[in-house]
Amino acid sequence: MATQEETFKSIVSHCKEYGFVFPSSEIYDGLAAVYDYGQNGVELKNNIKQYWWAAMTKLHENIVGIDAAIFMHPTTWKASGHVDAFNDPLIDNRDSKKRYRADVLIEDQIAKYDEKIDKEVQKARKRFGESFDEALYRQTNPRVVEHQQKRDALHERYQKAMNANDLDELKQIILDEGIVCPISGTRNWTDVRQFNLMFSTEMGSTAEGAMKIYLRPETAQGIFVNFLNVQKTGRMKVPFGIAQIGKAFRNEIVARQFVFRMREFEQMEMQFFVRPGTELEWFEHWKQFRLRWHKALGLGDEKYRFHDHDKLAHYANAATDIEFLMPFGFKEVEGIHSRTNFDLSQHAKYSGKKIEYFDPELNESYTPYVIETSIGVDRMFLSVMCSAYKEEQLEGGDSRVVLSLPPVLAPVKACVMPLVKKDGLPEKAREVMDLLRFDFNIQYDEKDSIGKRYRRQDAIGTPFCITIDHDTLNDECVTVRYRDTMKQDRVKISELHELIRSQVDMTDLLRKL
RNA sequence: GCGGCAAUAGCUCAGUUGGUAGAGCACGACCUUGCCAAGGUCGGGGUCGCGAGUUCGAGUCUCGUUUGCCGCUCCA
Repeated sequence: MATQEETFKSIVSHCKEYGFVFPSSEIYDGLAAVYDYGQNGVELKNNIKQYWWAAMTKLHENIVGIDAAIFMHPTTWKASGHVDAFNDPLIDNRDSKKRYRADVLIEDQIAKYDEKIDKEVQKARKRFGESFDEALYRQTNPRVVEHQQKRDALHERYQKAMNANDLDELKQIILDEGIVCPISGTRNWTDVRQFNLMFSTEMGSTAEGAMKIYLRPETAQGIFVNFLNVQKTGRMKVPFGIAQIGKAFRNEIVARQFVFRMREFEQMEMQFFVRPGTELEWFEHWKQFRLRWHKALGLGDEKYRFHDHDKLAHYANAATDIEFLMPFGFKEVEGIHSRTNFDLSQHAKYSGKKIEYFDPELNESYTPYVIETSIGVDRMFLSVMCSAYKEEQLEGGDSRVVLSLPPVLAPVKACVMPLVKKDGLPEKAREVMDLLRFDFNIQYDEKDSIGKRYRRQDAIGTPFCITIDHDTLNDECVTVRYRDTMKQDRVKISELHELIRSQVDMTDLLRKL
């Protein structure tokens, strides 16, 4: 039995071998954590996106889409908090090989002084009982005062260093305070280095006139800055949503696990604007809807779970992940966040524009609260591939690799093949193909034995194989062979279109939502 | 970014104490067979990740570098 790790490796090689995912710029040895989608991968990915877009916009008359640019005005990222939050000063301990955020180490040290002070205060309270005057004690006790002075001095020095972005000073603070690595217990530290998770580039062709701009680290801000545009031109009434699919970029320190964590990735995001005070109801609503969307694909209900966040981001008042069971454990595929009015307020503040909504029912203006659903297309792709990939043992000692993709997502819907490439069968096969090719993605294959051709289609997840034999020329019937069961049916050519449509059309899936 | 391991044909791998690359599968053409991957004949394809060094000579030794994998660190 293959281990999960081996299975995952097999999936990665399968993706490459069958044209789903290639390493980027492979002829130049590749580019770390960047991947290209191949001829089959792009079809699968497009189908995923189509399913999402239809479920969000077609099914909801109060959700519309946009497609914002990747480049945005630099102030966007100051307002959103990314310029600050995406910059981490990191330091390594040479002995334990552990990496820490330098600011966190120092903040922990500050907290330690507080702990010492609290301890002294508690001891004193025990000693003096009822008559204990804590405020006075804090001001006068020499030990407490000393701790407080050290604490305040450290805090001030730390703030100054952080504001000036003085990395050498941060290291010096760590050395001066004698901060040790919790693992190794040593003070053998590297220099502090700045890691910026946002990619930057220059806009403007001359060096002097160039402006530093960022590649967006999330698509959400393109929606927030367009809030008024869409609301006014679309005559949208709260509650309403704006959906977007697009690329985002993060300079991850470590990007790994294939397409799970990439430096360039694609997001499908929907920001839903609601009345303040109703956001938690809507949060719950979207949690349930988004989980239904995933489960409707039939990859297996037991492979999903919610993971509620204990520690919330600076903008959120509730957050959960939808996790999927990958070969390497339950992993986040989608995030659902209650972002409060943080983003719209910040953009109002930084732009100086009023970003509010006049609610005719309440007869008042407010800044809407936001529920965000944000799903990684590439992660979704990976979860589909991982659940579809199967190595099957067949009767007679044979084995096959089959991708049991949901038919609506399969890159190729059917393959038409003449049993032999003579006696007019190829010509008949082309005729059958022409009946289907305008509505479905169809392949044609006449090379090698029929069994081999079936296996090739299994490997890319084609749900139907249609074989033209000598009888077809007389009875206008073909053999339909099903991917998952390998069973065969004799079907009239005139009924093929409806047979395929009934399995690969998205309508039924959408109705279930 | 740190540490460990690895890098030979599209894929999986072989290559003996250093003497100028092989196999199977895959791929192409033709013949044959014809409903679940393995018939025959012929053929295309690699300078051994890249760069230096040692040597008369390096896929094989040394150093550097790149990329990948695993572990750590980070992850709205």
